[in-house]
Amino acid sequence: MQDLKPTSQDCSDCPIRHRAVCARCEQDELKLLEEIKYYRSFEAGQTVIWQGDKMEFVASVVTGIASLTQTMEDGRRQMVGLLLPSDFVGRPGREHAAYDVVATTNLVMCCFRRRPFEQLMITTPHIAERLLQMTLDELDAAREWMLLLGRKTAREKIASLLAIIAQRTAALDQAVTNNSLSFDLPLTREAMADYLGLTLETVSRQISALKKDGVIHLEGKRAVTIPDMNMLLDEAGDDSDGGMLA
Amino acid sequence: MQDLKPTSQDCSDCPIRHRAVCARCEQDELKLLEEIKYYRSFEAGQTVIWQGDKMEFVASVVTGIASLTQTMEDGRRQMVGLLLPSDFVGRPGREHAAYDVVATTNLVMCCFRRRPFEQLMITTPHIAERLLQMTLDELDAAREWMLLLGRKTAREKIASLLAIIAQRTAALDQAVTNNSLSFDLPLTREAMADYLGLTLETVSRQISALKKDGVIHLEGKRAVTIPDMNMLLDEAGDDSDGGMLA
DNA sequence: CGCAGAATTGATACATCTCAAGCTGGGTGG
DNA sequence: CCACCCAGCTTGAGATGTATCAATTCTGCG
Repeated sequence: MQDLKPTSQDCSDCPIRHRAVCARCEQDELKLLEEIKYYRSFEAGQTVIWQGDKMEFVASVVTGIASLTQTMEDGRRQMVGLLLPSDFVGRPGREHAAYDVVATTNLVMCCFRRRPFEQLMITTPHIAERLLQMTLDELDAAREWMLLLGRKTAREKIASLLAIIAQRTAALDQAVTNNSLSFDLPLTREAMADYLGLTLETVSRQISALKKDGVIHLEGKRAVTIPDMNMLLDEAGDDSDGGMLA
Repeated sequence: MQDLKPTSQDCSDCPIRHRAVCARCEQDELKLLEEIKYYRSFEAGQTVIWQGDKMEFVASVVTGIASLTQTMEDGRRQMVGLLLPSDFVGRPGREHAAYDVVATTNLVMCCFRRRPFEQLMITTPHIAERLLQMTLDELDAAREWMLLLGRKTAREKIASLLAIIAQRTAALDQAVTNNSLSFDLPLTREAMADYLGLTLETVSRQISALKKDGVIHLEGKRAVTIPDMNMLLDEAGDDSDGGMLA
């Protein structure tokens, strides 16, 4: 419920302009979206939406990272999505949220009131088209994750997660030097555990092991350097191409 | 590559007419689809498409069951989708198959040549709309499965799978008597293992255990009766509503 | 009949979880 | 400015669920 430093009201210089659900819209279509949009900010750790809540809006992540998690009655938790800038939150036509949405870092979202957005989807094919494409991509990512959850070892899971974060953040900010690359882990050990279907102790142990084996370097708890991306991908157990789908 | 007893050429008396990707189409739109469609049949065990194959078509499952599986270099396999009648196979805009598609029972598919289908999607919003809806449903199902793979015990996994098959088949053919219900398992123990991220031995043991505990009855290896659906759902660890999304 | 694929069952190994004890670093109040 | 504090993290020792390896037993079928 934190509030908002409206980053920019103007879609044309929005950082996710060309990747988000609005990516294919023309100027006049953006105008319509601007009329129903508003920004919201959240601090790391805040819950954006609770499972079962009424959904008043759908949204795009502008900056920061959010996570989608499911919880069982006895408290077991599984993260089912990691939302990076440009990713879409919410399902048109759905009244109630199916998952918890939590800000894992400070977060800015570009929200659209749900009803008007659903209306726009009908009159503006470019939005529905892009949403279909993004949903298909997410489905692929979810299936990739099913392989990880069902069949990979703890070490492979950690390596896979690091590889994905490395690649997705590298695609945004360019922190690539020679061919090693660095980034800050945006997740706590516990969040990583929830994502990977492990306990936080196992996550910690495997990170230590990868560090000892020289696959990664750590500066403090969060700053990661990957000296050799291929070595990391090897550890991840993916096909040589890194399993990239995008 | 088996061939075809074209079940029916006429969409209007197709068994999946109201649930498949064509569900929202009008008569004239169906006409356009009929021009680019053809049926193909496969025997249980046959591979419909290999991962990496060129995709010449997209398709709907008409009768039977197909599975989507991923395989790692060393042979570990994970099923990432179970395709029942009306489910859609293939991704518009994608050249090459991302997963193996295998007929787990005898199978009839209604195929559309990919290029013309992609064209139709642009001119016929009803198709794209329905496909978006179906893809969102699949994404929800995939996320439900992520919870299962990441956090459920072997026993819960088996119970969940049985519950899903029971509910989805009950939705098609009505084999409900009083409030117990019966069906034939369409999967081998190995296929179940691939779906659940277990070994086939563990699957076998847990099925035996559920049988011993009276949660299910078995007639031979494949015919299952569920005396009390609520008991099964309890064992599955889902929320009381059974986690139904459809 | 006898074979082959599928399933069950048993014994053991091992990866990961669980429980428990310390560590570490950044922020805060005395 | 220092000492303390606490969330986040690491490490250890032991328990446990599932995998692995191996031997039978089913079941349908040529």
